[in-house]
Amino acid sequence: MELFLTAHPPFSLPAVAESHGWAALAPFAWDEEAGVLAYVAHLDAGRVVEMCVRKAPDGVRVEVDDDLNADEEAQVTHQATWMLDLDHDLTPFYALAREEPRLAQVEAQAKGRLLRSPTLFEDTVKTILTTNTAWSGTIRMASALVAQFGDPLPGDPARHAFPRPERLAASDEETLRAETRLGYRAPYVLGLARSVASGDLDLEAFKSSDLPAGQLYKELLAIKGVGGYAAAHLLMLLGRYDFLPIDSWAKTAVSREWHGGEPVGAAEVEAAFACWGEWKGLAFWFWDWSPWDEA
DNA sequence: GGTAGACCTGGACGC
DNA sequence: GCGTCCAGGTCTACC
Repeated sequence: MELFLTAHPPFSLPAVAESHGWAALAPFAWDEEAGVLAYVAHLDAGRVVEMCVRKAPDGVRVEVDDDLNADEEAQVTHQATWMLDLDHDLTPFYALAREEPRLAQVEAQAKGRLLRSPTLFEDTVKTILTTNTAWSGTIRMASALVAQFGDPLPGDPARHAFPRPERLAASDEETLRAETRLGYRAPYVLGLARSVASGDLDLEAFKSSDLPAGQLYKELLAIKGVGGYAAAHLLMLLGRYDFLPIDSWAKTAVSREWHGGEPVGAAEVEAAFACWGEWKGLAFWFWDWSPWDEA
């Protein structure tokens, strides 16, 4: 079956899919040439389906590989809307971006939305998998987690959904390390899964929280394995841009842009984007660093 | 509050 | 093919 979902303009499916690396992490698959974003999704009743998202005149067309009842249709609509951030109005950010040459193209290119997973649990696990490793390692670990612990897609059992917290919680550190090569991250992912599965940690409530960004940041930092970079990245996925995800690349980029290549720390990265206030995360993320690529 | 060292893996490199 | 070194954030212990 198929659903048509409208997006707050401007909207570009490729801009969302390529907003950061998430589309390369299982169970996402992004076919750039065909313009199709696929995702193997869990529905509440435990059913696993594949969504294929394509552009449509006012938003997207979502194809699901099977019939859905009314409740499941609502779930797919809700998941796709969240994942693609369809409802987000970025008008205030675009108004500021027009005044900055390095951000002048974001509105025309409909940049600003960040692709996210249906659950904050999945995004938190994936964010932990981005830390202290190369991107190839993140892809490998996410693929292994999905393949080893995710429920299979009925029509194509070689593909799997992202593991549910309960499934990971029932595992143990030794198995996780052996089967997914998470290394020292295994106890972090296991602890997170157990906290969520037991109900001790309601990560999904963060999506609609009215708490100030600073308080949410502190709560994310309380998760073992989530430090300053990861918490800021997760806040960005929650639509809060008050903190910068400062990693080694960010320091290098700011060093080249404003400090003549001299080594800089987190303070210099913060200072470079402080003037963007509540939009600093987006300004940093979509800043046009391309002049340095050509150098 | 700031800092040093450990954590773990895969890739690059030299032999 | 093997061994060594390095990069990448976070945690813990210590000052």
